[in-house]
Amino acid sequence: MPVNEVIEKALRKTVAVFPELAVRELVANALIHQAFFVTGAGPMVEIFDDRIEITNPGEPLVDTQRFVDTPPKSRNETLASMMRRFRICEERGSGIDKVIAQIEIYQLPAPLFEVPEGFTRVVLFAHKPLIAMDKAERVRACYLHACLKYVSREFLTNASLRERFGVEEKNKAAVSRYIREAVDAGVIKPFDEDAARKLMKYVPFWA
DNA sequence: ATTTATCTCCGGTTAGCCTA
DNA sequence: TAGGCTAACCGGAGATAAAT
Repeated sequence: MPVNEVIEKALRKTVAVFPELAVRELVANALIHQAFFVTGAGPMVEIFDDRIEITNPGEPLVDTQRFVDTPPKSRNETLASMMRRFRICEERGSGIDKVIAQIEIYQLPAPLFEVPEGFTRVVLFAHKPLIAMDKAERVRACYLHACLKYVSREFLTNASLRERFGVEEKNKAAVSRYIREAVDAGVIKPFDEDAARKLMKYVPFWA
């Protein structure tokens, strides 16, 4: 084996585990939406090798399930507009869907929105093969995918979800089951309730 | 030529088998 | 036992053929 090949193998390769835009956007969000005057810490970013957790004081003003489609109610509008002006974060309302879009492009697991007592937390996960995801993770990914599609006037379909998860067309039967899981979980529903099962289109449960 | 009937293709779903 | 794969099934849409 040539020497440089040995060296190459010995060197650690740096790969972008987390899309930068997504992290930046989420941190900016945490700053903007933090509730001041809450005892304890300010916004906090914890980095693990398989995930990043971004936590800020203050519970969210909108339901976490509606993060994608609801325009944000900013706690600190002055700070928000300043950060927008400095291009630190996106324009109003386009933040979270950009994050989801990035995550889908990189085929990362769906982010998790948590509301620990008095806080808001977003967990961003490093890449994980579809096979390693459990049912809850798949359902979450389905749901957010449907939300993302919905806000861009599109729909979740078997094909779109295949693309999202990076599965080949021959495995569309599996994807049908993932859709089924999400429907059973009540997070998405068929766009046309009484459509036959052809060219099925799905939307988030609240649409 | 326009309408109507039939065919074929295709995306999607379900069921069942098989393997790790 | 869950997930990958295949086969069978379903029904809509466009294409083609037939009828007026």
